[in-house]
Amino acid sequence: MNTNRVLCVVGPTACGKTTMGVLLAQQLSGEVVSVDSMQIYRGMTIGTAAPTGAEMQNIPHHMVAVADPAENWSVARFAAEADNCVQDILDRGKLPILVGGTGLYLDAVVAGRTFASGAAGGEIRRQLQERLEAAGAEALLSELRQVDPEAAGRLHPADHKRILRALEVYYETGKTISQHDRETRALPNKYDAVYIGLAFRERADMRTLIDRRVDAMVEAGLLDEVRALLDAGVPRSATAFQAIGYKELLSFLDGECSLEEAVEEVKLRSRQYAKRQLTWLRRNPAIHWILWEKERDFARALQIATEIWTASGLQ
RNA sequence: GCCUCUGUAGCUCAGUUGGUAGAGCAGAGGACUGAAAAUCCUCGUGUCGUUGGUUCGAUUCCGACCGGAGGCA
Repeated sequence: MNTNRVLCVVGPTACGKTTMGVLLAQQLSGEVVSVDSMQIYRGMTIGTAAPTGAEMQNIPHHMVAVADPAENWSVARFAAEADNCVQDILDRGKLPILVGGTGLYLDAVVAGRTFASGAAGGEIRRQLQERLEAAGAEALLSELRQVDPEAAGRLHPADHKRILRALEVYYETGKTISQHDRETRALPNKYDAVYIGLAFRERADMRTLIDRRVDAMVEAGLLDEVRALLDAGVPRSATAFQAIGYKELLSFLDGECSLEEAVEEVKLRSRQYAKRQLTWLRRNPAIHWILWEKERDFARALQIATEIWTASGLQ
């Protein structure tokens, strides 16, 4: 038996990854590892469409509701902790099924990627942030050009986040981010992965489902979830409040717009997010896509996915 | 019925002192290695409401007509 194998279920939001993950876990004696940057936070079940107890069908799920929403996580921390889960599942002879919509996180886990040090809230980052505000991005970009012309050439002057990060890596480690990336890219993936991609053939159908789901979230009490986070003292600047559905309803609670406008904004942001997810996934040629026609047919998809897994020879 | 304003990209609107027009949003595509549900980049030809007239030339000026908004009756 291959002891490094994982099965990944990917796709844009609202395409049925959660359901598919459970079905595959039942079929293949697996356990689910959620790979989602927002489902990690506690108290955000409705808005992140995190699996509920009933949806889990007694299949163990990992990396869901493991973080305090007032805390700000990162790819590095996620990848490290998710990797522990994957290892543990493999050690117990079960199949890890990585189910998730956060492309960067999924790739990091599969690759076993390590990240250069540095963190939000760190001293160097804080200083760079101040200098960015005082001197402007061009100043920092030309500074980066001195030490890492490769990264400086690749980054757009408006991409403040990445300019900051590139300089941070250099000052933290003495090594450029270009060098770090080159080295980590050269390493083979940690796990042998089979990818199942779920998506709608027609984008209009995806939109219909997204709209329907957002309405359902509001009916299910998304507004109460947002209020509960506020009552628990989660700062508005928390990463958790960057989640789609939460930041828009926060605007409504702050009286900046009507509930109807906020809900429309959630739908809009959701489909734009789905588009970005597709862009990320499209560059992975290893994904076996299963395309939905109008409605999602899980019985058929399960059969196809199981065949793909069997044909991979990794079990 | 009369008067005024208005009709330009899917939407909201600029604009052309007459030489066939451009922003924001939406949408599409792309990037992405410690904020990633984040962040960033690229892409704008459309009978300029319809129809006559003036003009070398009209989306722009004039008339009529058809929508829309407001006012007076």
